[in-house]
Amino acid sequence: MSEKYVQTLERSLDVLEVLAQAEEPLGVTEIGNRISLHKSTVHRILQTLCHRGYVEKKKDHERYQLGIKIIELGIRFFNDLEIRKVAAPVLSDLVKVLDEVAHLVLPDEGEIVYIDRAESSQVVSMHSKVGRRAPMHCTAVGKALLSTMPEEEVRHILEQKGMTSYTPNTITDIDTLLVELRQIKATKISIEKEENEIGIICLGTPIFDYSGQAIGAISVSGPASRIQEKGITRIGEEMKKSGERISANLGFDFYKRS
Amino acid sequence: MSEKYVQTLERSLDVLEVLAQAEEPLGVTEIGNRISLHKSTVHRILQTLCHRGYVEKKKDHERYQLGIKIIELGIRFFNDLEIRKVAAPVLSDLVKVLDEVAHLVLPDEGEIVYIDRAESSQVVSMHSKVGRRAPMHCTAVGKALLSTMPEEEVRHILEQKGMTSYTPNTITDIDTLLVELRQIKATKISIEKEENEIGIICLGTPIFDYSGQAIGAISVSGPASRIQEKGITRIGEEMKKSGERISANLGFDFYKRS
DNA sequence: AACGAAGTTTCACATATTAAAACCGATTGA
DNA sequence: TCAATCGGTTTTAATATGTGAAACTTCGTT
Repeated sequence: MSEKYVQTLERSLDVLEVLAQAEEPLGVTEIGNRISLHKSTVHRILQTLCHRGYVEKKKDHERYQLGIKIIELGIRFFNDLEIRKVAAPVLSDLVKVLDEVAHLVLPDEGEIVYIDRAESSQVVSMHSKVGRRAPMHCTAVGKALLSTMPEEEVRHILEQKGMTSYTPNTITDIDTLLVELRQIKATKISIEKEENEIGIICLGTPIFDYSGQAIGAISVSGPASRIQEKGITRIGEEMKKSGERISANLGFDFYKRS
Repeated sequence: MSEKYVQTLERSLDVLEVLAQAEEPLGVTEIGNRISLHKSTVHRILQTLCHRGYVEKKKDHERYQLGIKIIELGIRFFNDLEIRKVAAPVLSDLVKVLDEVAHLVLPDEGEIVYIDRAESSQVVSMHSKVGRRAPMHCTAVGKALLSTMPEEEVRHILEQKGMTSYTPNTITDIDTLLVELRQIKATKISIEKEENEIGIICLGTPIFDYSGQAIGAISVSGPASRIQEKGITRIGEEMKKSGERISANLGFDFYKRS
C-alpha cells in the first residue's frame, strides 16, 4: 500500500525549490547532494521539468535554472489575486503621500509572504522582499495579522515557529507580545521598531475581506530616523486609512463591524 | 523500458496547468476529466501539492486552486530576472514621456511571453497580459524578435506555429512577413496595426544582451486613434531609444556592433 | 428516505521509477 | 599526449511505487 503523498512529485518539488533558492544555476550532482537523491534520478526529473519549460539548461550546457514557465504560472496567479488588484492603486497613492516603501503581505502557515510592493519615485529597488517569507513575531505586518487571531491560535503559531531573535529589540516573550497584540487589535496599527532589522522601522495594519476575516496586511517602512522625523502617528494614520480603503473595496462592512 | 520523462511528474504538471488556466477553483473530478486521469490519481497528486503549498483547498471545501507557494517561486524568479530589473526603470520613464502602456516580453519556444508592464498614471489595469503567451507573427514584439533571427529559423517557427488570423489585418503569408522583417531589422522598429486586436496599435523594438543576442523586446501600445495622434514616428523613436538604453545596460556594445 | 454526485480511502497488481553501474566527454595535470 | 578526474547522460534489472477499480463517505436533492 502506498504513502499518503506521491513520492516522485515531492522529490520533483524539492528539485524546483532547491533551484529557486539557489539564485544561480546548479548542476545535476550538486542538486542531488543538496536533496540527497541519486544523480540519475535528479537527471530524469530535470529532463522532464526542462521538457515542460519549468527549468532551463543554461547554454553553458552544464547547469540548470528555473524556466520561464514558472513565471507564467506564478505571475498569472499574482495578477488574478483579488486583494492584490484592489491594494495596488491604494498602496501607490499611499506611497505618493508618504514617500516610503509600502508592502502587501499575505499570511501562510504561520508566516507572512511579501506579495507586492509600491515604492517611492526612483529609489533603486535593492533586493526586493517580494516573494520572500518572514516570521510574524518580528514584523509589523505579522503582528497586525496576529492581532486578529484568537490567543490560542497565536500561541500555537509562536510555539511552533519559535520567536527567533534578530536584533536586540526582537520580542522573544510570548506574553509580552500578547499584551502588545491586544493594543494593536484596538488601534489597528502595529509598530515594529528595529525588531527585525537594525535601522528600519515598520508600521502595519490588517486587511479584512467581506467576511470580516483578516486576509492580509499592508505596511510602510523606512530608515528609523526618517520615519521618526515624518512622524509615526501621521504615518500610522495614513496607512490605516489606506488599509480601510482596501478592506472596504473587498466588501468589508465597517458599519456593521467596526 | 521506461519513458524518457517521469510520468508522474508530467501528470502533476498537467494538474497545475489546468488549475492555472481555470481562473476559478476546480474539483477533483473536473480536473480528472480535463486531463483524462482517474480521479483517485488526481486526488493523490492534489494532496501532495496541497501539502507543499502549491495548491490550496478553498474553505468551501470542495475545490482546489493554486496556492501561495507558486507565487513564491514565480515572483522570486521574476525579481531576479536581470533583464527585468534593467528594463523596469527605463520602461517607467518611457511611459512617463508617452503616457501609453509599455511591455517587456521574452521569447520562448517560438512564442512571446509578457513579463512586465509599465503603465501610465491611473489607468485601471484591466486584465493584464503579464504572464500570458502570444504568437510572434501578429505582435509588434514578436516581429521585433523575429527580425533578429535567420530566415530559416523564422520559417521554421511560422510553419510550426502557423499564422493564425486574428483580425483582417493579420499577416498570414510568410513571404509578406519576411519582407517586413527585413525592414524591421534595419530600423529596429516594428509596427503592428490592429493585426492582433482591432483598435490597438503596437510598436516594438528588440533588446540585445552583451553577446549581441536578442533576448527580449519592449513595446508601446494603445488605441489606434490616440497612437496615430501622438505620432507613430515619435513614439517609435522614443521607444527605440529606451530599448537601446536597456541593451546598453545589459552590456550590448553599440560601438562594436551597430 | 433513497438517490446521485463528488470527494476520499483501500488494496492488489503491474508499471513506472529507481539506483547502480557503465558510458561519455571535457578539463586538468603530469 | 595520455591518464585521471569529475560531471552529465544512458542503460538496465529489481522492486518499490503509483495506479485505477471499487468500496466508502458526505452532502445535497428529489
